Amino acid sequence: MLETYILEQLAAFAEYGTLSKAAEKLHISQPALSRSMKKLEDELGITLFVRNKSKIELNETGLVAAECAKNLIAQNKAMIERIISFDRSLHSIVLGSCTTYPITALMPILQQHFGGMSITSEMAYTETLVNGLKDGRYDIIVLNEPCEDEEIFCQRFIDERIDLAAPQNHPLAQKSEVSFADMAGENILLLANIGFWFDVCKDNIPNGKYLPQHERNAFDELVGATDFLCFSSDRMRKAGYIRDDRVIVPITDDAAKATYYIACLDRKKKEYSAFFSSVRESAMNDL
Amino acid sequence: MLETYILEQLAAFAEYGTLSKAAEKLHISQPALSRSMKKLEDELGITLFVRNKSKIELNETGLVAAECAKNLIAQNKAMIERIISFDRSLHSIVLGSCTTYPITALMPILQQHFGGMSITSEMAYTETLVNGLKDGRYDIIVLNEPCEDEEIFCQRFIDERIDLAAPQNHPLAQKSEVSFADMAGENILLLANIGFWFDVCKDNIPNGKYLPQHERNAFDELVGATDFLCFSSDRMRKAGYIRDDRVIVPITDDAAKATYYIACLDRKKKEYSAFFSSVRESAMNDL
DNA sequence: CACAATTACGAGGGTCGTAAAAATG
DNA sequence: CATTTTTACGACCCTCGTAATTGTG
Repeated sequence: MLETYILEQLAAFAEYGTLSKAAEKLHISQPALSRSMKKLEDELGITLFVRNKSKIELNETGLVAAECAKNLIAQNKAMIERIISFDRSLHSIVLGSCTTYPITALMPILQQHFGGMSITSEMAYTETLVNGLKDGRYDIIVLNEPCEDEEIFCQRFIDERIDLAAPQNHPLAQKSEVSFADMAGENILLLANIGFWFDVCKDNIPNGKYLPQHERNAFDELVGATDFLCFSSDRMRKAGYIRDDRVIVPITDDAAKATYYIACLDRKKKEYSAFFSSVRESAMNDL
Repeated sequence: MLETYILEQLAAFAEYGTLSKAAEKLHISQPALSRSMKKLEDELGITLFVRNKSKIELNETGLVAAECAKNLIAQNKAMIERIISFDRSLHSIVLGSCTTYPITALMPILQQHFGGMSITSEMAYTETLVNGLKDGRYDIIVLNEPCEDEEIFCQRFIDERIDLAAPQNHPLAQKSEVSFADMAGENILLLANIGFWFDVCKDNIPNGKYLPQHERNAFDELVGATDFLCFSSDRMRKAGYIRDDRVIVPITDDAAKATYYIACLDRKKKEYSAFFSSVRESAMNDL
């Protein structure tokens, strides 16, 4: 069995061509490397180099050996990577969601159940979420559509609805209800990173002129300072996010209503059963 | 990067369950192994074991790490195997042949061209020979049929013909020529290990009763002592293998005639070009 | 009390670096 | 004469073994 350090040295020599350069890159002295290579040949009982008095090169077998060595080094690194990332996955929960609200709703519950672990959240589309769940990239995901995959355990979570938040003096503010079609061509303020909701808007409002804001503060300022349309989620209002300067007008389209589903890998169902109970309970309270 | 010796130690512990047993198998002391495992955890910055006061076990990550370690050890061994066998292949010529005569004919020529190398020969069927040539298991092969594969350089070598060698008092000894069909049901002495010729006999002589002999001496004795049929090759007679107590009767079937083809990998054609020249020359002389 | 793991300490092997020599272009 | 490799020698790191300690079934 060959030790890893000697494989690294061989690979370095193969890469840099001379013992001196390779030794420099390896942060060892040249004689040390010279000896190592000799030792390697001894251990294999094979000649790997052609030695002229002031030049040393890999022979045919040496080239093969160097290839093998590089290979094994790469796999050694991959192994370490795999072990560490596996360990990290044991000590962290990654939540993937199709939009923001479920994240804010679930975070406290996650904290409560997995206090010792690091909890991360990410937003993505259904396909990415589902694949990520199978890959182990996500532990729990929230979709805006049910998932039938048999590897995946999926249960209904909560609903969210978005309404129009129109400026007081905007014509649409007078109406008792509106449709996306009514907003055609309007300037629309949006928070960036609202996941699938952005697509809902783009798909349903013809020629909408979107002004996505990456910062909450900027968005809030602009809502106050302009007469541009924006949206308000029933969930966010229930959570206390209310503005007096805007008129809430219900949107009639079905696309303005979403139902969220929370899912995990079926084989990890038991691991998360207590958490799922809390989620159900919390959803009941928030009806 | 993890050194190989420590991976071996981890794998041994995973296999034997306790430090003591693993240490014994590794021929090191238990404290040494204990320290190594701690060092491994330090290097990875990860806990791999659950330590009760008088018991140590792999945790979940540790199990993964042990799997990885076994993997890498296997690959390390495979690497060494590959390097050594590659080196051996550089210092040896392996001749594969469909039958014996080409081997005896080519050996002296191989010796002459590759004096320093170890030269080995084997018998096999066409498919094995061709695949082996591609695999690197054989360097040169002799087939009893041409090969069209484009990776393979193939040239006609020599012909061989087998005749009936009938005992003086056998009815077939009176004939000027015979066919395989005439030998139906007869007892037939054969040398074992004559490659495809055995199949030629079995395929063409209905109900032949074969008495394959694994030793040349035993075969020769039986040829002298019995009235069983046997065969004689024109090549072998030319090489001086002649018996007065047998009558040579030509066999009319085409199957009794073979043409040999000698082949190497097309990309190694140049390496063997001098050898191939000698082979051609020798074949001309032996016509 | 046998067995398992850890801690402590000292020994030895092996790799390393420095210095010097030899060879090449 | 700069560059490269090899040899020689001594130092240090690191793994190892022995012995002792603690804890468990």
